[in-house]
Amino acid sequence: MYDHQNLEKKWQAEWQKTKLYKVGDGQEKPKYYILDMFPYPSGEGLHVGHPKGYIATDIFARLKMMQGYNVLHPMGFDAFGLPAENYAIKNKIHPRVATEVNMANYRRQLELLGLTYDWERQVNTTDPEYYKWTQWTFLKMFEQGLAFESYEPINWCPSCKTGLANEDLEDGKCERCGSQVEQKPMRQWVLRITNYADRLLADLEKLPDWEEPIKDMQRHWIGRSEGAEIDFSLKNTDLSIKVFTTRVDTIFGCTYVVIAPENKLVAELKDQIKNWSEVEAYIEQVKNKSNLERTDLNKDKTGVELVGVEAVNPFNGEAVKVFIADYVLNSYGTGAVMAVPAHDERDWEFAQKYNLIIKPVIMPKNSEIIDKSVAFTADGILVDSGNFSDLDSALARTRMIEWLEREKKGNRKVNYKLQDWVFSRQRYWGEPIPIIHCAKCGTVAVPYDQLPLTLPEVESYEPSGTGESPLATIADWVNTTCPKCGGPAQRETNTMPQWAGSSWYYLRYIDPKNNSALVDPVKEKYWSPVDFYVGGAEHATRHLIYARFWHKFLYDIKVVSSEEPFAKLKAVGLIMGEDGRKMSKRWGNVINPDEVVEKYGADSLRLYEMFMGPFSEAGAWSTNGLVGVRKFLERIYNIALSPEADAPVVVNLLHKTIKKVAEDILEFKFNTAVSAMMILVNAISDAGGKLNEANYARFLQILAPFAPHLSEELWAKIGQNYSIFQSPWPAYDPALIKDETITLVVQINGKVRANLSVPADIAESEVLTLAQADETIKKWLEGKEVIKKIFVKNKLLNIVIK
RNA sequence: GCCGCGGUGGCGGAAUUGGUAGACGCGCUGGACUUAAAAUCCAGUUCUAGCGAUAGAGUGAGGGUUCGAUUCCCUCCCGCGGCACCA
Repeated sequence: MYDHQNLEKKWQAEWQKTKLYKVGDGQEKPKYYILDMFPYPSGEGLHVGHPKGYIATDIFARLKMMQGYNVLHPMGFDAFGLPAENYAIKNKIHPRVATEVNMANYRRQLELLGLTYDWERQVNTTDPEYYKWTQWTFLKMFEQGLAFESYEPINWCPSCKTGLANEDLEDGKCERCGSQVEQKPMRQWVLRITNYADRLLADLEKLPDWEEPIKDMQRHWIGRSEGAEIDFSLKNTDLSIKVFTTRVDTIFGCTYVVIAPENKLVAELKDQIKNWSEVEAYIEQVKNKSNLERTDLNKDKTGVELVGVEAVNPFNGEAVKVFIADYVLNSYGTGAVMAVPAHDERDWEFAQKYNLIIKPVIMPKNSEIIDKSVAFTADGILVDSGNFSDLDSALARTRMIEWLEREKKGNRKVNYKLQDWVFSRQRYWGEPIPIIHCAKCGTVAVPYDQLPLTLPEVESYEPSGTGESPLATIADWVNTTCPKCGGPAQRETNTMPQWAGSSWYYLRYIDPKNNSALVDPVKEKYWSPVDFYVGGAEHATRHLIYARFWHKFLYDIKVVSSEEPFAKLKAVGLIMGEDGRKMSKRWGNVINPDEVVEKYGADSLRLYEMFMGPFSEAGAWSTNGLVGVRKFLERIYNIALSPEADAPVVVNLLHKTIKKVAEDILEFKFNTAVSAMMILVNAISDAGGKLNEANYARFLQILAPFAPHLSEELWAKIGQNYSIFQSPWPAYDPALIKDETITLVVQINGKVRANLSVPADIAESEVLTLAQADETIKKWLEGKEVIKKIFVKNKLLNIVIK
């Protein structure tokens, strides 16, 4: 009887005892580094959806092991972050304690599934020996001016009481708690990720093995736009408005200029503005709008003219009106735009509402009819544009930028939607930022030999809400001496965001216990880059951008030898609840892997999750489906050994299956690999449910990556005294795969009318003879004229008749 | 609105350098075994007509290319994911 409980326990203990999954840094074998996105260990534990990706990489890793690779397939925990801290506040438990309990539980759950992890390489982002190197990298960035203090308004979550990066928002709300985010000016640490924008974009081309949709999402997130910055001088002042545009070619159609209400320029122009009270009221009204209200595309555009202010178009010297309006964003470009209502939808809408002049200066290239009720936004031929008239848009842009640069009235400019990374959080449970503030010396780095700068114990983790972290209340930690001048100084009390530790963890698995370097260069060279990275698509524009940035910085300072951290990337599809909804406590549809493993076994769970459907697609859990897979394993358990040679049909299918299973695993097509093994087992049953020992062993070897426990058990039962995973992947015999007879289809006018069982590689003339002898075909050909015959070798014969 | 992915039986899905649509699994129907049930085994299962051989229809909709289209092209519809006043 297939007793999965004892059998799985037994082999897990055995693997642990023999250290089967211990990974050496030996160079005698080719290496393969396959990585899962490490989890945040929450108090709830794993549900069956979490390990889907881990099971897939585990199967892949086991195949690679059997194919002779030195495989690194590690696991660790991303354990800093808000949930642990919020839990700590509620239950008065130190986040470290809660985190340790959760990590132990996660590890227990993962071990139940029989995964190949070498736990001696586990990393934990909250371990001071780990975050020492997170802090170290931060200081290196600080030295190079890539980490700096900024006072620009940032996203502020009033409920989590901390500043957030753009990447932490969803629909203008806090990704963690769903609160409406406010704009709040405050001191913060920022990483200049925009310095790397061009490389982050361009190097996507060097990643052919990333899924294209993920690269697309990154391209849009980086959002590169080429254009120009242009100075519009202001009449009667020595001030000017700098605008950014990608359509200089439309500038002769500029009939007003708009600046964002928050733009500093507005205050500077106060003396010129004749309707100041109205302007002030508008600014106040905008401030009170939530981000969501402001960005609602359906709302009417609003704005106020700055009466008394006039801007001069540098191309034609024309003076135009100036507005403030909240459809212009202060955070992008220069926070000001030239409005060309004839050729921009947003300007068109605004101009319609406020009755402003709409002046067309671009005509369609091929006399198509223009729809006069909307803006014409395509490229075309310039008209009424002075010396630039009659030029084509693209050429005009080049010429006009040249003119601007010559006249010193503007310049070529590239802008990005990507914004610098707001890197400080006013919270407790994160890496302390290793900076000291000295009244005399300014911001000073904590000396490298004082790293790690550890998190101090604290009475209350409650965020103060004043924009200060809870660390600010610990006087004897905050007050220190300046490393530069020795005078009294204060420590930085902000901590790093959750994304910091996960930006480089894959490097630490290579050398997890090194306390003199982030990673040993020799080991780094051996293992890097990660050959294959598997995880959720929700990280496309967060973790995966941050990690690529962090890695490129480490490359620049020669800590790593590759420009990109992850050579190949695949997204895992979600497992939904049985009701088709996302698994969550809220819907009561969570399936706990512990229970599934107990009742059906880890091998059934593994096999079922792979059989559910295509790996990258979402699908609903089905306990019925799981039971089907369990039955399949039982049938395997009951296959008997036979002293006789196996039937040719079975041998042929076995070799085909060996070939297909390896190919499918490498392409992450697990569902069809499982299906192929089912077809084989059906054939074995039809042939009497017996296999010759040599073939039985081969079958166990291809099953082993999917169902390691059962395979190991049956492998031992046939007297093997070493692990099945130390055996080489079986070779298939190409001669045995070849079919001797095949089914060939005869079509009449493209419709199948008969099947012929014929020898492989049969010639057309012979097929024709056979077809003409077939009763059904005869009937169809009767009294008809044959126009054409199409013959596809070993596939079909199509007879076209009239 | 823009970008990306997808739409195939009752359900999950398989099959694309264009060549038997529905593999495999679930479910369902009938049968064997059993006092009975469960489990297991056997047979069937896209729809329509027919006892059957067989015929017709059929991969979101409509057109096109082709001897032949789930696969390629055009125009739509629907679902999911991402971005969203980025000038």
